[in-house]
Amino acid sequence: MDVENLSKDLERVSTETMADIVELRLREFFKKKSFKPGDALPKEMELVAALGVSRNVVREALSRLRMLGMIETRKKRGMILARPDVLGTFERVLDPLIIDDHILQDLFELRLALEMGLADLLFLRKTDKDIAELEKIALDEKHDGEQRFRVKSEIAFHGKLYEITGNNTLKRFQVMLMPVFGYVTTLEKDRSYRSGKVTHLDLVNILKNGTKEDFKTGMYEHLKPHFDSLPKKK
Amino acid sequence: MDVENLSKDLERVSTETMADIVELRLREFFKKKSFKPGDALPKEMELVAALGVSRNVVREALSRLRMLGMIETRKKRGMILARPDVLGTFERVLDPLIIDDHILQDLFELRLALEMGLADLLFLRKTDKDIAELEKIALDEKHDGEQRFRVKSEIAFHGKLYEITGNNTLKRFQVMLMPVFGYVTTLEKDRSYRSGKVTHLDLVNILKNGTKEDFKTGMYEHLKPHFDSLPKKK
DNA sequence: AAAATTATTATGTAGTACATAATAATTTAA
DNA sequence: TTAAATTATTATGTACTACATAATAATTTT
Repeated sequence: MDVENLSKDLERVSTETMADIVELRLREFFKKKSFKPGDALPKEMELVAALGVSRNVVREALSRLRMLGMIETRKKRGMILARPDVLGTFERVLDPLIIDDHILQDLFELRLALEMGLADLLFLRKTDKDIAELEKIALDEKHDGEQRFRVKSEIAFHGKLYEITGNNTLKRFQVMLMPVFGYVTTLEKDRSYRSGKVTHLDLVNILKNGTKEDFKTGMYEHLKPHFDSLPKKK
Repeated sequence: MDVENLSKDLERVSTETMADIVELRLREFFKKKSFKPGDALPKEMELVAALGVSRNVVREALSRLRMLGMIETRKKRGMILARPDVLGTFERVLDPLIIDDHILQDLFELRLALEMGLADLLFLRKTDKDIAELEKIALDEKHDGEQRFRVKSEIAFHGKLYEITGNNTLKRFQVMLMPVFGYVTTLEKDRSYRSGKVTHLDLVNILKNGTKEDFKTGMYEHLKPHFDSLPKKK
């Protein structure tokens, strides 16, 4: 009798701790009662009584939810359901040093895709003022400086692009992905922040006078060194 | 003397709990010692002694890090540094019901941008087999069925697209964003999962015989109802 | 009735005790 | 002399008690 057959008959022993279970119960509870942000939640001791576990366990579960920003606690006032910051939790674990290389590569591609998909939002929301500011950034760039200056202007330019979309979440997301981008590009020194034939200034001009399609082609050319470095098969 | 001037001279009283501080200290500690995934970490009691706080506090901080997947604990073996699942934490808080509407709208746009940026990865990695499978999905769709069937085929088709990119993180990200997409679209009933002039089958054919530029144009037309619904100013 | 004081309440921190599971050390048996 | 069984050790998990602290509610005083 092999393992596969065995596991049909023998139910897997749960290795979850009580805190794990309580955390899950609380999540279900909040959903079931359809609490809304700002609503007061039961007191610790009430939860202790209802769940039949020690205060320690309840507190451990609560502290996790609090860390995700799902609840906030005030002394005396008790706990309230909060609006979690979706990107905040992401941010906390996004450290290139501890993330798996495959995931980093995936995130690198994700950012490229995002960059390419930006065009439609850009052409919907761009204003003359935006373009003027972007142009200033592009003009201020030094092309003969040190690596770190080029990196800086790269960040400034693309960051501004995201800003023009008026989508703050997108912008924050891009900022978060920046270290990943930097990390992956510097892994292969020869392609670090290299630009294609289309420069930032070219992109500004397309944004000013060209069409959306022109811009997409231009952006692809600008990012071409990165696209060329992508593996065809994964 | 107004508040702004006051806060220059009076340092803000920290409202952080000891657990907050310990959490931060531990993060710094891991980084400073440049622990790698799999490395053993100090025992609870050692941390208690070093930090000069109660075991409760240390455990609370540890439980948060464990929840983020940054550490794993085994009885007796102690704790080891783990590879956090970057998307996992995201997933835990991404509930359309508790996320702010503005953020939802932002995420909706993010997904649109991603969808548009997919083309380059698709044309890099698509195979005949992929296209055949995608075609099958498109052919199986029923256009006169109930809403929920149309939603289902919508998910199947776009999900497959992400799959073809060979980027699993991207795929997972898309799956996570799905509820958001569904939520936002159904907020305005009239545009719920409506397609533009270009159908899924059209997209398949472009992927088969057309150029990358054709595909981008096609995808934009396909998503046009959504793009049209976006506010010009934010 | 307003201000000051006191009581109450709920979370935050500390500490002790024991349970449990995984490993290490030791003893026993073949 | 190994291999197996037993026992000890170790580190995390759970429970419970006690008190600190801060915010609010209730009460008293002026």
